[in-house]
Amino acid sequence: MGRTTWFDDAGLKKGEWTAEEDRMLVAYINEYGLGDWRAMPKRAGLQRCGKSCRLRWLNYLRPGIKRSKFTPEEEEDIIKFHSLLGNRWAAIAKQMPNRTDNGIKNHWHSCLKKRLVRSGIDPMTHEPIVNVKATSSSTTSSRTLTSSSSSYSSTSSARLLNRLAALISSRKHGLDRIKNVILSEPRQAVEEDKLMISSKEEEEVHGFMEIDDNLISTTSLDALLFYSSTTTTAGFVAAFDDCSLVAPYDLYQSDFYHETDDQLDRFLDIHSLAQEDLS
DNA sequence: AACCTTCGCAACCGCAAGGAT
DNA sequence: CATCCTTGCGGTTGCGAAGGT
Repeated sequence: MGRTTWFDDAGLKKGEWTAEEDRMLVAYINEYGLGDWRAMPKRAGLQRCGKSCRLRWLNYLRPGIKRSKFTPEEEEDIIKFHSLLGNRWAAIAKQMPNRTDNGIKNHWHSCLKKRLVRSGIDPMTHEPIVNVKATSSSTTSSRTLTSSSSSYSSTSSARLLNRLAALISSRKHGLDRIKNVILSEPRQAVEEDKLMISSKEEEEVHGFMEIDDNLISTTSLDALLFYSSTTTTAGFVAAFDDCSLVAPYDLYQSDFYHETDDQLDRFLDIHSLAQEDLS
């Protein structure tokens, strides 16, 4: 299988790699090592762009890459890590030795995602696909939403939490201070009449959510630091006591986890802390 | 046997972060 | 400080193989 070979305007070859090209790339890297992907193809005698060489090396030629079928255990791991990390394929790949981000991503899209849907699991939230409106005694002001509507917010929330996590971790911000401000509390169902968020607060939250992802991940959660939910989704940041690792975890669960004013205050507090750190 | 659909996966593209200048 | 360049990531596409009708 493979893509049709063609040449772009700059005369660079695109499409399927030949065995000879593979051999040339491997021989060059074995002799001169990695680095400067832009210059590499010319030096290696390849009519390819650096990007193409890099991709070929990382996803196919690099030693130790496992291209066999995913085992049931690996599939379970992918699902587990996806529930923790979302579509961060590179981060997931780091947890799975010898598997590439591309391979994991392909397997997710072609197989695992569909399998979850068939099992009645929302592949974005990893929660049962349910229409919470139907089961909720909601009022018009409540923020209950169906699972399927959470995609964007879920990702954004995870990004925000990642950013906060990274800030805390990279600066070794005093964990005690964070804890004092945030005060973790057991997750519990929240009455719907506590769900109101003013439009100004919501704007602030969403504004901050634009900050880009900066992930530091781990697979186990030792200490709950921060629980937050925005209008449609929930998540929390957890950290080890030494602040060395911080993990985001998307917790969207239909109408179970919701924002309270108290939680929002804490959310904004850590927002301020993060801003202080930035400045 | 021919056609169609789905699957699996390599490879491409656009975008953004971060370093270099 | 601004701009450019390189690298890395995630989404998407293209295509042969496999399976179904």
